[in-house]
Amino acid sequence: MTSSRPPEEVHDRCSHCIGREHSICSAIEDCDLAILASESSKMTVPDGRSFIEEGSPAHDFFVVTGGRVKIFTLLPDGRRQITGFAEGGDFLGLAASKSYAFGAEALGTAVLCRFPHASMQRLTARFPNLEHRLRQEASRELSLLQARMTLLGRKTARERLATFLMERIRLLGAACQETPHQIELDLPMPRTDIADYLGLTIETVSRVLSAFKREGLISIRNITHITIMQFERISAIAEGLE
Amino acid sequence: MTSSRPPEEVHDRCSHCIGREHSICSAIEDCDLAILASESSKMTVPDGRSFIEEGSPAHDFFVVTGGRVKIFTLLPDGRRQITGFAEGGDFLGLAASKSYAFGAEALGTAVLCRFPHASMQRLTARFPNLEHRLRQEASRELSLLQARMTLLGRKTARERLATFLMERIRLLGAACQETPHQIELDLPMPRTDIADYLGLTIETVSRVLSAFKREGLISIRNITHITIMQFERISAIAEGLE
DNA sequence: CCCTCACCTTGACCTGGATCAAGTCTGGGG
DNA sequence: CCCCAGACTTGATCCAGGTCAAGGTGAGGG
Repeated sequence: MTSSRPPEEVHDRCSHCIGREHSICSAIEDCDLAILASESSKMTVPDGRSFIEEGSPAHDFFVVTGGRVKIFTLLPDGRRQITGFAEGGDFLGLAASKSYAFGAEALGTAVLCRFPHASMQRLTARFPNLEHRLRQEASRELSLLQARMTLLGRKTARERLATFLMERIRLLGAACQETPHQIELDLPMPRTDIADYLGLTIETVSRVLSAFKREGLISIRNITHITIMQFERISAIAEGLE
Repeated sequence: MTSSRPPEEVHDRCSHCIGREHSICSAIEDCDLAILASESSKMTVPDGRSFIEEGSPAHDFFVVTGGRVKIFTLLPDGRRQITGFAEGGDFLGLAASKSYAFGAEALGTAVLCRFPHASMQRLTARFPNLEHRLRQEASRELSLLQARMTLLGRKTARERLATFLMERIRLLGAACQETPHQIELDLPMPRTDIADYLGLTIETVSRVLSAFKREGLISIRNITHITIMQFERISAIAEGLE
C-alpha cells in the first residue's frame, strides 16, 4: 500500500502471488521462492498497451499475475486472429523459438511477471521439475488449440458462440458448478475481440447473442454481463448437436 | 531384408532410424541408443488404419519413422478438422493430458516408434536433456498452430491453398531452394484431406487449384504431382497480399 | 444534467464458399 | 483391352455470414 517498498518485499513477492498455486511457479518449493523472485520482475501494463510484438526476438516468458491479456496474430492488411485470452496464473511465451509467433496486449490493466530466457534456463537447471512443468503447460495449451482449430475450421457461428460461452463458464472453475441453472458470466472483452477470437465479424457476434437471448438461452443484463439460462442447450449447441 | 531378425537388431534399430537426427531422439547420445531402443517399439500401421482414438487414455508417445500420418479432431456429426500431417521424424502425443486431444491415422503405410509414457519418464529422468527437447518440440508446434489458427479464422480459400502450397514447399527443406522457379511438389493426401486440413470443402479445393492453374501459377501434372510455376506470386497470395 | 464518443445492435443487401448434381479421369482387375 | 469403382473436376444454385449503413446506449466529462 505504500509507494516505497522495502527491499525484502522483493523476495517475498512470489509467496503472495495470485499465480503461486496455479502457475508454473507451483513447481518450486516455498523455501526457494526468493530465488524465483530474484530471477523475475514484476511489470504493470496499461489497458491496450502491447507488450509482445509478433515476430520480435523472444527474450522473455511471462506469467499473468493480474488482469487479462489477449494473444493474437496479424495479417499484413490488418486482419487479426485472437488466439487466446490469458489471465491470472497463465503462462505466456512458449509459442516461440527465436522470435514470438504471436503478439500480446493488455485487456484492461494487466500485471505480469517477466522471466528472461536466461533466468528461466538457470531456474530449470536448478529445479528440473520446472522443465517438466513447462512441458505440461505446453501440452495443455496444445490440447486447447486442437479444439480451437476445430472451432475455426468447422463450426457454425452459433456453435462458435456457444463454445465460447462454455469456455467462459468452465473458466469460472468449480465455483458455482452446483447450480448449472442461471450462471452469471462476465465478458470482459469488447465484441471486436470476441469476433477476432471466433473468426467472425462483430455484427455476427452481436446477432447470434441477440438470437440466443430471443430464444431464452441467455439473458443480457448489459454489455459485459450475461446470464446463462439454459446451460444444457448451450452445451449441446457448442458440441454441434443442435 | 530377412523376415526373422536377430535380436541384436533391436538394439541397433535406433542408429539407422530416419528420425535419428531430426526427431527428439537427437537428444540422446549414440552410446545410449540401446537404452532408447529398449524403451520403445516399432510398429507398422496399414493405410487408413487409425492408431490414436481421440479422447482415449493417452498411454504412448510416437515418433513417425516412415510414411505419413494425419492428425485430426471430429465433431459428433462427423465434421472433421485435420490439425496436421506428420512424417519422418515428427513427434506425436504432446497434445494430451490424461487423454488424447486428437485422433491419428496412417496416410499410406506408416511406420512408428512407440514410447509408453512410463518409458518416456524413465528416459527423461536419465537424460534431462530430453525433457528440454520435448519442450522445444511443443514450442515449435505451438508456433505452427498460431499460424494455422490465423489461416482458419481469417484467410480466404485462395489464401489457404496458397499457404498450404508454401508449407509443402518449405517441407522439402533446403533441397531445391536454389531454383525458386519450377518447384516439383507432390501432395500425397487426397483432396478430402486437404479440404479438412484447410477448413474448406473438396469442391472448393479443386476449384481453387484449377484457378491457380488457369492463372499460370501452378501446373497440374496429375492428381498428386503439381509444379509451382510462380513461387513469388503464390507466396504473396499466402500472406494475403494479393 | 446533458453531450458526446465509443461501442454495440439492427436492418438490408451481397457474396464467397457450401451444397447438390453431373460429368471425367485413372488405375487395377478380369 | 475394356470395364468399373473411386477420386477428382466442373457447373448451377443456395445460403450463412460478411459488408454497408443507420440507429441505439451508456459511461465519463463539461
